[in-house]
This record gives sequence, structure tokens and C-alpha cells, in this order.
Amino acid sequence: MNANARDTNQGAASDAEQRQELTREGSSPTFSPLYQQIKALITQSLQTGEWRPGEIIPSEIELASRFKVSQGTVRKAIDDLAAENLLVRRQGRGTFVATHHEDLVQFRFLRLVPDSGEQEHPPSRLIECRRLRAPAEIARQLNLRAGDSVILIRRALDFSDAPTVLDEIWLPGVLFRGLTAERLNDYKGPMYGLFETEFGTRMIRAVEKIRAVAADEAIADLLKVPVGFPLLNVERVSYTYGDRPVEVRRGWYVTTRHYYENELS
Amino acid sequence: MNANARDTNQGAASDAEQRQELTREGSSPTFSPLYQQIKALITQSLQTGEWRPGEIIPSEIELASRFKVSQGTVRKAIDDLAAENLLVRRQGRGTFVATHHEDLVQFRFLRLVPDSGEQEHPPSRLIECRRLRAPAEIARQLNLRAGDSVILIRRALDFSDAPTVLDEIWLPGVLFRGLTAERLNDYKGPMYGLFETEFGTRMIRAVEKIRAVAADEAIADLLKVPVGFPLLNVERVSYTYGDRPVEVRRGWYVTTRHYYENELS
DNA sequence: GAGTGGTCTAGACCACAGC
DNA sequence: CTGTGGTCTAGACCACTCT
Repeated sequence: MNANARDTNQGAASDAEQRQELTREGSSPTFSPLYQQIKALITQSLQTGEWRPGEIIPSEIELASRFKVSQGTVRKAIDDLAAENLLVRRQGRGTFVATHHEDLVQFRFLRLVPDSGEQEHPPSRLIECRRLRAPAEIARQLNLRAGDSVILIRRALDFSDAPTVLDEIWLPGVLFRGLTAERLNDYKGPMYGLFETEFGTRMIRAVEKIRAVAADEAIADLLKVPVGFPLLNVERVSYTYGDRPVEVRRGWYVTTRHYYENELS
Repeated sequence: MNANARDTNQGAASDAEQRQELTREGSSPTFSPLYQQIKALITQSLQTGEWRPGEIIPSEIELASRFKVSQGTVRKAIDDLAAENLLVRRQGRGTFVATHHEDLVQFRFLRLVPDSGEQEHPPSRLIECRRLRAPAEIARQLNLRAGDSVILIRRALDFSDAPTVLDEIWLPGVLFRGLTAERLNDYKGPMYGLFETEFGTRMIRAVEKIRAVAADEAIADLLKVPVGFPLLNVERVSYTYGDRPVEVRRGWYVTTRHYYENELS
């Protein structure tokens, strides 16, 4: 439904368009529930930036009248989007666009936990940040052409002053034009917060492939462990709206005083 | 609410009891929504075995009249339980109790994936199965007293004929009375299926702590890798109804041709 | 008190599976 | 055709937050 290129139009005018696209029940072949269509419309407004991370979105009643459906249908759409962590409901206050400027969200994407004690925000130490042509493997994972411009960031995370994580972060050059070492160093807060606020790219979900590997010389040196030391190797691909891959991240974790936590449910 | 010891009573008689326990809205302090109370009642029926894994549960309309609430309220309760993977909805057929005798469920608990190709069901090779007194650490994790009877199972999983996983599985002796090497060997199907069918203990969720470690001599021998080889070490605690821990599992994975897959969302 | 999300109800109709 | 879950509506009332 409604795969038009709507770009940046928003407000009452575009709502009228949207309304006309809605197909009610009863059109049996290729049937799509109303609330799914509402979900798509809301997602579009998130994607185009009509409502930005951290901001409040219109109330259920307002959205219901805008889309010409009942409040219950809007409610179901929002429930789904909240379950997908795109929106956050706050009783008595309203519904907000999820943002990476929040502890809970950050720890969804940083699963390394100290053996004893609570989660912490390890300081990030930048090693390098430069543009280059995408190697074939990275290009494939980011859905780019080999040779397209990409940005490579290398950094270390120091938990309790001990280097614990080494990250190699690959980003599409086009989306992150203007990202420099200074911008990274000056920014206070989580990197995904920077990406969402300064570059309009929000990471929604990610898939990680985890292995145990032996430290090679370069990595051992940076992590201050012996060559051959067992490390957790985490390869992450992150996706934004529409399941478009926008980050490849390769991490090496020292797991002597930390562990990677995962819940199966 | 309703923390009575109901044990095995079921049917119309117990429903009457249940009904009387329900508190409607408006009792402001310690307010609990009706659908939460319905959730708890349904969970009880799962726990006591009124409806067993794989079986169909009564229709929404039937449950609504049994609990004297509207169908919508039952629906919300079931929606929640389905989201928690305790129930499975099948349109046009009914709602069923989730079971481990299903591929999809099994792969929720086995996250090791071959580099190329689809998920497979690796054959399990039993190494030993014996009863002993719980070491302090295991007792703590299983909420037992040190010295209580526990069962220790050790086994290997052979992916494509190469030993890939070594597991050390600790279970409370009381719950798994009668579990022997023969029972394990004779049983066709997933181990959690055996546990749920033969011992009435259903694993609902689990938490894993993952590290990279070097293979010691004993493990290296069994996995046919050199001593010191980097392995994924996975420590799992599994929980049944009421978040009671009922299994500790320590695994060592060879990740040269497989990886542990995890989705962050 | 006003506004928001959260709960609960009753009823209508649709899509799907199985007889 | 019947019964199941799935969608949608309209309306009432409650709990929470902020002014």
C-alpha cells in the first residue's frame, strides 16, 4: 500500500492524500488490516522527520481523526510500534518517538556487562576516523557498490580504565557526510545518539554474529592482552527504517571481567 | 491475587473460586487490571497441567464466559501470553499451548548457526549422566541448598559430523527423578521436549552469559581442537513458570564454521 | 480540572480452517 | 456451514501527569 514518493510533505495536506489511500476491510485479495496501514503511515512520519526522536507525537484521538479511523485502531498501531521500540508510551503524558539518548535504549545495543556491579557507560577513545573506498565484503553488507565511499571509525572502550572493547565501525559515506574525528570527539553522549541527532539516521535493530577468536598482534597490543588471547568477536549489522543496513561493526571484546548477556525468550 | 494452593482441581468448580477472587476496576490502591488477573489464571491452568503443551485451550468466547469477563479482556490476556511464547494463536483453528516439539521453538534456544546453509538438528552424543550432590555454585543458581541432589548430564553435539558443542547440564534431582542415560538415549527429539513431556517441566525463558575462553586439555580432547583454542563459553540459566530456575547449562562452542546469532531489537 | 494513555465492554463483520 | 481467531467501532470509565 501507498508506496508513493511522498518525500517531505506533511501536515493537513498530506493527510488528505493518505486518507484516500486507505482501503477498508472486505477487499479480500491482498487484504491488509487498517491498523497495519496506519502503522505504515506513522512510520513514514517518523522516517521523514515530521516527528523527531524524543519528541511527542499527536494524541491517539488526534491521530484517529486525522486518519479517519477509530481510536482503537490507532491504539493497536501504536501498540505494535511501541513493541518494536519505535515509540514509547508514557501514561498521562503522551506517546514519544524513541531515542538513543536514553540509558535503557543504549544498553539494548551494548550487551557487555561487568561481572559484578551494574551497567556502566564506558568512555570511548577514538583511534582513527577516515574515509575510504568500500572493500567488497563491507559493500555487500551495506548494500553499496564496491568502491563506494565509506567511513571507517576505530575506537576503544575503557571499562574501569582497562581497555575492553575494540570496535571497527563502517558507515556509508553518503549518509554520514561531514562526520569527522572532531565531531566524534566533541560529542557528549552515545554514538547512536550522534548519528540520530546530527545525521538523521536512526538505528532500529541489529543482528550480531558472535565467535571466539585468538587475538592477533595488532589487536592484542591495543587491548593489552597476550597474542593468542581468546576474545569475543562480534560482527554487527544495524538497520534503519525499511530494514536498510546502515552500519557494519566489528568488535573484539575482552571477557575476563565482563560477559555478553543475552536473554532467550 | 489468588495465591491459593489449588493443585490439581479444575473444571467448573475451581472456576467459581477463581471468579470470586477477581477484583474489578475502581479499587484504586494496589490496582491490577482484569486482564492481568486473567493472565494469571490462565498461567495457573498451564502450570497445573489442565492444558498441556501442544493441546488446544478453550476458545476466547468460552474463557470469557468462564471468567465472567468480555471476550476483549480474554483476548488481551491471550495476546500477552502469546507474546511471551506461552501460547500460540492459529487463526481459524484455535489457541494452543506452546511446546518444545517444534522447530521454531527449538531454534529460539539453540543459537549456533552454520556459516553457510540453514539451521540443522545436530545429533546429540551422550557422554555421561549421573546424580550427585550440588556444588555450592550450582545450588545457588538453582535456588537449592548445597548438597541437594542434582543431575549432571554431559553431552556433545556433532554438526556435520564434527564435534562442535560440549554441554554440561545441571538439573534439580527432585524435579527430574527417574532421568537416566537410557531415557536420554532412547528419546527421539529435543531434550527440552523430553523434559516437558516426561517430567512436566517446561523451559520458558533463559539468560545466557557469553565469554571467550581457551580450551583446557579435557575439553580440547573432546572437541578435537588444540589446547588453548578459543571457544565460546555459554552459561545458561533456564526458568520455568513463576521464574523458577530449573536448569544450569554450561556450553563450549567451536566457532570456526558456526556462529552464535543474536538479534538486538 | 483538563488531557493523556489504559482498561473494559458489547456488538458487528471478516478471514481462515475444517467438516 | 460452523467455529475459530482477527479487525474495527463507539462509548464509558479509570489512572496518571501536569498546570
